[in-house]
Amino acid sequence: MLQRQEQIKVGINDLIINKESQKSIIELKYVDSFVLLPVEPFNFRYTLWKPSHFYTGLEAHSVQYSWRTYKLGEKPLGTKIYMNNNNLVVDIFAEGNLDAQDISSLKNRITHSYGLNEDLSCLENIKCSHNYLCKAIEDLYGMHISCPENLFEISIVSLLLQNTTIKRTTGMFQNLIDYYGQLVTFDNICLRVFFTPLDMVSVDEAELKEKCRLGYRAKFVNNYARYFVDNDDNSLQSYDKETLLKELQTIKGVGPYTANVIAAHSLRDFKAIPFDSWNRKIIGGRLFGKSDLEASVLQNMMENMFGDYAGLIALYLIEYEYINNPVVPLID
DNA sequence: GACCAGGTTTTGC
DNA sequence: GCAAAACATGGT
Repeated sequence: MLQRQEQIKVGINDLIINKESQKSIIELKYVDSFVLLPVEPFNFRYTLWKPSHFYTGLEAHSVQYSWRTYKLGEKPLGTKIYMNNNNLVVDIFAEGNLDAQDISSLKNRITHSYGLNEDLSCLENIKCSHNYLCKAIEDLYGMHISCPENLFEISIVSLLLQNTTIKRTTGMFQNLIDYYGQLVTFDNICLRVFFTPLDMVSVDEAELKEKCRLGYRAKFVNNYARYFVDNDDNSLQSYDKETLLKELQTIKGVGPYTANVIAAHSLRDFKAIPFDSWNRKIIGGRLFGKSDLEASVLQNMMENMFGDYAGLIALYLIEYEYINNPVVPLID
């Protein structure tokens, strides 16, 4: 693990930063609010906060509130999100004023990130032969897929998950975002902001290895950055899902797993399951009592049982696994 | 030291 | 084409 300078905790969320970074914290000011109406059933808490998600420093959650940063073009933004009756309220924090188009793209991004327009009442019709699964669906009922990351960001997250431990994934992520991302503070919260493809396109591979400890992944970061500088999310929207996933796998470092992470999270495909050594154990173990089933075997079993909702069911099982022991607990 | 981690690319039949 | 090896790094 990289040795660090003196570290301090900032914000009521206790973000850990290097002391020398403190001077570069960007203060975001409240600029506006808007309200979105999620389709019912909508479980606010388990949609925006996932008990199984590893620490990023991009978001913080309490029982009532969720704070999150976004990169809108090159502008860093902060959001504070909470429920008011059936409305999802979004307070926006930024460096300066935002124009109508900024607000509109943020609305779209949040709506998409949390699937506010998706109807999950289909969960009631799932044939629940497994008692454990019934409990998972009941206790997490209305939980949507969450993916506030854009295509570049989710690809980077997935790259860092490949063939290593979560401990090291978290370490690599913190190193990367520490060197190449931003630090912001708003509403007494301090958070990190993702770097953009442009930030990474000319970063030296040796630097990524030596400073960020990325290992063999270092050479892939440039590939990802180059691709997403040339192809922003809007231009990729013209592809249908199958074509896009094939297209993304032409990027060196994006294989079937990463493509499936993108499908299941960013493209919000209820059927896709990004099988890895971790969730194979959980899904195989909980549903079939076998923790060492091959991904292809599990895929077939899940599709036979749950059809187009196989991925959604996988999500419920995975999050339920951590419900009483979350990787990153809620703050007070 | 060997082996494994929330995979992917390269190599060698 | 397909299986096996190689890939960086850190922990056990």
